[in-house]
Amino acid sequence: MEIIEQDKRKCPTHVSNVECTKHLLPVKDALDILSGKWKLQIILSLTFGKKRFKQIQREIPGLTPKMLSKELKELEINELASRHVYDTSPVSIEYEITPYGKTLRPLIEELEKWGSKHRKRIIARSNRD
Amino acid sequence: MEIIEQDKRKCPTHVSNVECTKHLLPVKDALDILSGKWKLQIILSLTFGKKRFKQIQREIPGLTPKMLSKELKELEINELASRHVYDTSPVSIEYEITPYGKTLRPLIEELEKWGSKHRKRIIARSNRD
DNA sequence: GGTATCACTTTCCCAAAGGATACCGATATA
DNA sequence: TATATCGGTATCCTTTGGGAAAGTGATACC
Repeated sequence: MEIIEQDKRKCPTHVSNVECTKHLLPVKDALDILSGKWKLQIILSLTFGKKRFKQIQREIPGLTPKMLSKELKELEINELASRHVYDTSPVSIEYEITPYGKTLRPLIEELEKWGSKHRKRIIARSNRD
Repeated sequence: MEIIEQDKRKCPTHVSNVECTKHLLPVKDALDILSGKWKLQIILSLTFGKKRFKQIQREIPGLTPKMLSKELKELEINELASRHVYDTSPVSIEYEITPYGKTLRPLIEELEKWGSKHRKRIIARSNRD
Protein backbone atom coordinates (compact mmCIF):
# COMPACT_ATOMS: atom_id res chain seq x y z
CA MET A 1 0.00 0.00 0.00
CA GLU A 2 2.63 2.48 0.99
CA ILE A 3 4.61 1.82 -2.15
CA ILE A 4 1.61 2.54 -4.33
CA GLU A 5 0.91 5.74 -2.44
CA GLN A 6 4.50 6.78 -2.87
CA ASP A 7 4.35 6.03 -6.58
CA LYS A 8 1.30 8.17 -6.91
CA ARG A 9 3.08 11.02 -5.20
CA LYS A 10 6.12 10.66 -7.38
CA CYS A 11 4.14 10.51 -10.56
CA PRO A 12 0.53 11.64 -10.25
CA THR A 13 -0.25 10.96 -13.86
CA HIS A 14 1.78 7.78 -13.96
CA VAL A 15 -0.87 6.02 -16.03
CA SER A 16 -0.70 8.56 -18.81
CA ASN A 17 3.06 8.82 -18.37
CA VAL A 18 3.60 5.21 -19.30
CA GLU A 19 1.46 5.89 -22.35
CA CYS A 20 3.51 8.99 -23.03
CA THR A 21 6.95 7.49 -23.27
CA LYS A 22 5.58 5.26 -26.01
CA HIS A 23 4.77 8.40 -27.97
CA LEU A 24 7.85 10.23 -26.83
CA LEU A 25 10.45 7.88 -28.25
CA PRO A 26 9.46 8.19 -31.91
CA VAL A 27 9.22 11.96 -31.61
CA LYS A 28 12.75 12.05 -30.25
CA ASP A 29 13.91 9.76 -33.03
CA ALA A 30 12.55 12.16 -35.60
CA LEU A 31 14.08 15.15 -33.86
CA ASP A 32 17.45 13.39 -33.70
CA ILE A 33 17.40 12.93 -37.45
CA LEU A 34 16.91 16.64 -38.06
CA SER A 35 18.65 18.42 -35.20
CA GLY A 36 22.31 19.34 -35.07
CA LYS A 37 24.05 22.14 -36.83
CA TRP A 38 24.38 20.70 -40.34
CA LYS A 39 21.98 17.80 -40.95
CA LEU A 40 19.16 19.88 -42.36
CA GLN A 41 21.35 21.82 -44.75
CA ILE A 42 22.97 18.64 -46.00
CA ILE A 43 19.62 16.96 -46.57
CA LEU A 44 18.36 20.05 -48.35
CA SER A 45 21.47 20.26 -50.47
CA LEU A 46 20.98 16.66 -51.58
CA THR A 47 17.34 17.21 -52.46
CA PHE A 48 18.63 19.43 -55.26
CA GLY A 49 20.49 16.53 -56.81
CA LYS A 50 23.38 14.11 -56.45
CA LYS A 51 26.46 15.73 -55.04
CA ARG A 52 30.08 14.95 -54.45
CA PHE A 53 31.76 15.44 -51.09
CA LYS A 54 33.65 18.62 -51.88
CA GLN A 55 30.68 19.95 -53.76
CA ILE A 56 28.48 19.77 -50.67
CA GLN A 57 31.24 21.28 -48.60
CA ARG A 58 31.56 24.23 -50.96
CA GLU A 59 27.83 24.80 -50.91
CA ILE A 60 27.62 24.97 -47.15
CA PRO A 61 29.96 27.63 -45.79
CA GLY A 62 31.71 26.69 -42.57
CA LEU A 63 31.09 22.99 -42.89
CA THR A 64 34.32 21.10 -42.14
CA PRO A 65 35.16 17.75 -43.75
CA LYS A 66 35.05 16.09 -40.36
CA MET A 67 31.47 17.14 -39.73
CA LEU A 68 30.33 16.44 -43.28
CA SER A 69 31.84 12.97 -43.16
CA LYS A 70 30.16 12.25 -39.84
CA GLU A 71 26.75 13.49 -40.91
CA LEU A 72 26.84 11.67 -44.24
CA LYS A 73 27.57 8.43 -42.41
CA GLU A 74 24.56 8.98 -40.18
CA LEU A 75 22.37 9.72 -43.16
CA GLU A 76 23.57 6.49 -44.76
CA ILE A 77 22.94 4.46 -41.60
CA ASN A 78 19.43 5.85 -41.46
CA GLU A 79 18.94 5.07 -45.15
CA LEU A 80 18.18 8.68 -45.92
CA ALA A 81 21.09 9.08 -48.30
CA SER A 82 23.10 6.66 -50.38
CA ARG A 83 26.75 6.65 -51.35
CA HIS A 84 27.83 5.68 -54.85
CA VAL A 85 31.38 4.86 -55.81
CA TYR A 86 32.36 5.18 -59.46
CA ASP A 87 35.65 3.64 -60.51
CA THR A 88 36.96 6.54 -62.42
CA SER A 89 40.49 7.41 -61.59
CA PRO A 90 40.72 8.55 -58.98
CA VAL A 91 37.46 7.14 -57.75
CA SER A 92 34.66 9.65 -57.62
CA ILE A 93 31.93 9.40 -55.06
CA GLU A 94 28.41 10.75 -55.17
CA TYR A 95 25.84 11.13 -52.48
CA GLU A 96 22.17 10.96 -53.26
CA ILE A 97 19.02 11.30 -51.27
CA THR A 98 17.00 8.07 -51.15
CA PRO A 99 13.27 7.79 -51.85
CA TYR A 100 12.92 7.16 -48.13
CA GLY A 101 14.86 10.33 -47.43
CA LYS A 102 12.31 12.20 -49.49
CA THR A 103 9.58 11.15 -47.07
CA LEU A 104 11.04 13.71 -44.67
CA ARG A 105 9.74 16.44 -46.92
CA PRO A 106 6.23 16.91 -45.47
CA LEU A 107 7.67 16.84 -41.96
CA ILE A 108 10.18 19.55 -42.79
CA GLU A 109 7.39 21.57 -44.36
CA GLU A 110 5.33 21.30 -41.19
CA LEU A 111 8.31 22.48 -39.18
CA GLU A 112 8.73 25.38 -41.55
CA LYS A 113 5.07 26.33 -41.34
CA TRP A 114 5.01 26.39 -37.55
CA GLY A 115 8.44 27.97 -37.39
CA SER A 116 7.61 30.87 -39.66
CA LYS A 117 4.41 31.62 -37.76
CA HIS A 118 6.40 31.59 -34.56
CA ARG A 119 9.05 33.81 -36.06
CA LYS A 120 6.42 36.36 -37.08
CA ARG A 121 4.82 36.20 -33.66
CA ILE A 122 8.06 36.85 -31.81
CA ILE A 123 9.12 39.62 -34.17
CA ALA A 124 5.69 41.25 -33.88
CA ARG A 125 6.00 41.17 -30.11
CA SER A 126 9.45 42.74 -30.10
CA ASN A 127 8.09 45.52 -32.34
CA ARG A 128 5.22 46.15 -29.89
CA ASP A 129 7.68 46.75 -27.06
CA MET B 1 34.32 38.87 -63.17
CA GLU B 2 36.79 36.78 -61.22
CA ILE B 3 34.83 37.29 -58.06
CA ILE B 4 31.67 36.00 -59.65
CA GLU B 5 33.44 32.94 -60.99
CA GLN B 6 34.83 32.25 -57.58
CA ASP B 7 31.38 32.60 -56.05
CA LYS B 8 30.06 30.05 -58.48
CA ARG B 9 32.77 27.62 -57.54
CA LYS B 10 32.16 28.07 -53.86
CA CYS B 11 28.44 27.64 -54.19
CA PRO B 12 27.24 26.09 -57.44
CA THR B 13 23.60 26.27 -56.51
CA HIS B 14 23.93 29.67 -54.94
CA VAL B 15 20.64 30.81 -56.41
CA SER B 16 18.65 28.08 -54.71
CA ASN B 17 20.86 28.41 -51.63
CA VAL B 18 19.79 31.96 -51.01
CA GLU B 19 16.21 30.76 -51.34
CA CYS B 20 17.00 27.93 -48.97
CA THR B 21 18.22 29.86 -45.99
CA LYS B 22 14.89 31.66 -46.01
CA HIS B 23 13.23 28.29 -45.49
CA LEU B 24 15.94 27.01 -43.20
CA LEU B 25 15.61 29.60 -40.46
CA PRO B 26 12.00 28.87 -39.51
CA VAL B 27 12.66 25.13 -39.54
CA LYS B 28 15.53 25.65 -37.14
CA ASP B 29 13.35 27.84 -34.96
CA ALA B 30 10.80 25.09 -34.69
CA LEU B 31 13.45 22.49 -33.96
CA ASP B 32 14.94 24.71 -31.25
CA ILE B 33 11.61 24.84 -29.49
CA LEU B 34 11.35 21.06 -29.34
CA SER B 35 14.90 19.79 -29.07
CA GLY B 36 16.89 19.41 -25.90
CA LYS B 37 16.61 16.72 -23.31
CA TRP B 38 13.49 17.86 -21.42
CA LYS B 39 11.41 20.33 -23.44
CA LEU B 40 9.13 17.79 -25.03
CA GLN B 41 8.37 15.96 -21.82
CA ILE B 42 7.60 19.21 -20.03
CA ILE B 43 5.28 20.36 -22.79
CA LEU B 44 3.58 16.98 -22.80
CA SER B 45 3.24 17.02 -19.05
CA LEU B 46 1.53 20.41 -19.21
CA THR B 47 -0.88 19.30 -21.92
CA PHE B 48 -2.38 17.01 -19.26
CA GLY B 49 -3.29 20.00 -17.11
CA LYS B 50 -1.92 22.80 -14.96
CA LYS B 51 0.99 21.72 -12.86
CA ARG B 52 3.08 23.03 -10.02
CA PHE B 53 6.88 23.08 -10.15
CA LYS B 54 7.54 20.12 -7.89
CA GLN B 55 4.71 18.25 -9.47
CA ILE B 56 6.32 18.42 -12.90
CA GLN B 57 9.64 17.47 -11.39
CA ARG B 58 8.16 14.38 -9.75
CA GLU B 59 6.53 13.32 -12.98
CA ILE B 60 9.73 13.46 -14.98
CA PRO B 61 12.40 11.28 -13.41
CA GLY B 62 15.90 12.72 -13.52
CA LEU B 63 14.79 16.27 -14.17
CA THR B 64 16.69 18.63 -11.87
CA PRO B 65 15.20 21.90 -10.62
CA LYS B 66 17.86 23.83 -12.48
CA MET B 67 16.87 22.35 -15.81
CA LEU B 68 13.16 22.58 -15.11
CA SER B 69 13.48 26.22 -14.13
CA LYS B 70 15.46 27.01 -17.25
CA GLU B 71 13.08 25.23 -19.59
CA LEU B 72 9.97 26.75 -18.04
CA LYS B 73 11.45 30.21 -18.54
CA GLU B 74 12.05 29.45 -22.20
CA LEU B 75 8.53 28.16 -22.60
CA GLU B 76 7.25 31.38 -21.05
CA ILE B 77 9.41 33.56 -23.28
CA ASN B 78 8.07 31.73 -26.31
CA GLU B 79 4.53 32.13 -24.99
CA LEU B 80 4.01 28.40 -25.01
CA ALA B 81 3.37 28.19 -21.29
CA SER B 82 2.18 30.67 -18.69
CA ARG B 83 3.06 31.07 -15.03
CA HIS B 84 0.37 31.84 -12.48
CA VAL B 85 1.09 33.01 -8.95
CA TYR B 86 -1.60 32.50 -6.32
CA ASP B 87 -1.22 34.33 -3.06
CA THR B 88 -1.88 31.46 -0.78
CA SER B 89 0.59 31.15 2.03
CA PRO B 90 3.16 30.29 1.03
CA VAL B 91 2.53 31.38 -2.53
CA SER B 92 1.72 28.56 -4.89
CA ILE B 93 2.64 28.71 -8.53
CA GLU B 94 1.09 26.91 -11.43
CA TYR B 95 2.29 26.43 -14.98
CA GLU B 96 -0.16 26.03 -17.77
CA ILE B 97 0.12 25.45 -21.48
CA THR B 98 -1.18 28.38 -23.53
CA PRO B 99 -3.59 28.14 -26.46
CA TYR B 100 -0.60 29.03 -28.61
CA GLY B 101 1.35 26.19 -27.02
CA LYS B 102 -1.39 23.84 -28.10
CA THR B 103 -0.73 24.73 -31.74
CA LEU B 104 2.41 22.60 -31.43
CA ARG B 105 0.22 19.52 -31.26
CA PRO B 106 -0.12 18.72 -34.98
CA LEU B 107 3.61 19.26 -35.44
CA ILE B 108 4.44 16.86 -32.63
CA GLU B 109 2.03 14.35 -34.14
CA GLU B 110 3.78 14.61 -37.49
CA LEU B 111 7.10 14.02 -35.78
CA GLU B 112 5.64 11.01 -34.03
CA LYS B 113 4.20 9.60 -37.24
CA TRP B 114 7.47 9.83 -39.12
CA GLY B 115 9.47 8.75 -36.08
CA SER B 116 7.49 5.60 -35.47
CA LYS B 117 7.72 4.57 -39.11
CA HIS B 118 11.45 5.14 -38.94
CA ARG B 119 11.71 3.17 -35.72
CA LYS B 120 9.92 0.21 -37.30
CA ARG B 121 12.12 0.42 -40.37
CA ILE B 122 15.35 0.38 -38.39
CA ILE B 123 14.18 -2.39 -36.07
CA ALA B 124 13.03 -4.46 -39.05
CA ARG B 125 16.44 -4.05 -40.63
CA SER B 126 18.33 -5.10 -37.50
CA ASN B 127 16.11 -8.21 -37.35
CA ARG B 128 16.97 -9.06 -40.97
CA ASP B 129 20.69 -9.12 -40.19
C1' DG C 1 59.55 17.25 -59.81
C1' DG C 2 56.19 20.31 -57.65
C1' DT C 3 51.64 21.45 -56.91
C1' DA C 4 46.73 20.55 -56.72
C1' DT C 5 42.48 17.81 -56.15
C1' DC C 6 39.53 14.33 -54.08
C1' DA C 7 37.61 12.12 -50.07
C1' DC C 8 38.44 11.75 -46.12
C1' DT C 9 40.80 10.83 -41.05
C1' DT C 10 43.22 12.26 -36.93
C1' DT C 11 44.38 15.08 -33.18
C1' DC C 12 43.76 18.63 -30.21
C1' DC C 13 40.91 22.16 -28.45
C1' DC C 14 36.87 25.05 -26.86
C1' DA C 15 32.15 26.14 -25.69
C1' DA C 16 27.58 24.73 -24.66
C1' DA C 17 24.46 21.38 -22.48
C1' DG C 18 23.43 19.25 -18.75
C1' DG C 19 24.10 16.71 -13.94
C1' DA C 20 25.10 16.74 -8.67
C1' DT C 21 24.88 18.97 -4.74
C1' DA C 22 24.06 22.44 -1.62
C1' DC C 23 21.59 26.23 -0.38
C1' DC C 24 17.82 30.01 0.21
C1' DG C 25 13.66 32.29 2.65
C1' DA C 26 9.16 31.51 3.67
C1' DT C 27 5.81 28.60 5.84
C1' DA C 28 3.49 24.44 7.61
C1' DT C 29 3.56 20.37 10.58
C1' DA C 30 4.97 17.32 14.62
C1' DT D 1 12.29 23.36 18.52
C1' DA D 2 13.09 20.26 14.69
C1' DT D 3 11.77 18.80 10.26
C1' DA D 4 9.58 19.14 5.75
C1' DT D 5 7.71 21.51 1.67
C1' DC D 6 7.63 24.93 -1.96
C1' DG D 7 9.88 27.34 -5.79
C1' DG D 8 13.51 28.04 -7.05
C1' DT D 9 19.44 29.68 -7.21
C1' DA D 10 24.28 29.04 -7.16
C1' DT D 11 28.42 26.43 -7.73
C1' DC D 12 31.08 23.10 -9.48
C1' DC D 13 31.84 19.31 -12.56
C1' DT D 14 31.37 16.12 -16.64
C1' DT D 15 29.81 15.11 -21.15
C1' DT D 16 28.83 16.19 -25.76
C1' DG D 17 28.98 18.90 -30.02
C1' DG D 18 31.61 20.89 -32.92
C1' DG D 19 35.80 23.81 -34.87
C1' DA D 20 40.92 24.28 -36.55
C1' DA D 21 44.56 22.40 -38.54
C1' DA D 22 47.31 19.04 -40.34
C1' DG D 23 47.91 14.78 -42.68
C1' DT D 24 46.93 10.74 -46.06
C1' DG D 25 47.18 8.05 -50.38
C1' DA D 26 45.90 8.06 -54.89
C1' DT D 27 45.94 10.63 -59.09
C1' DA D 28 46.05 14.51 -62.44
C1' DC D 29 48.11 18.70 -64.22
C1' DC D 30 52.09 21.96 -65.36
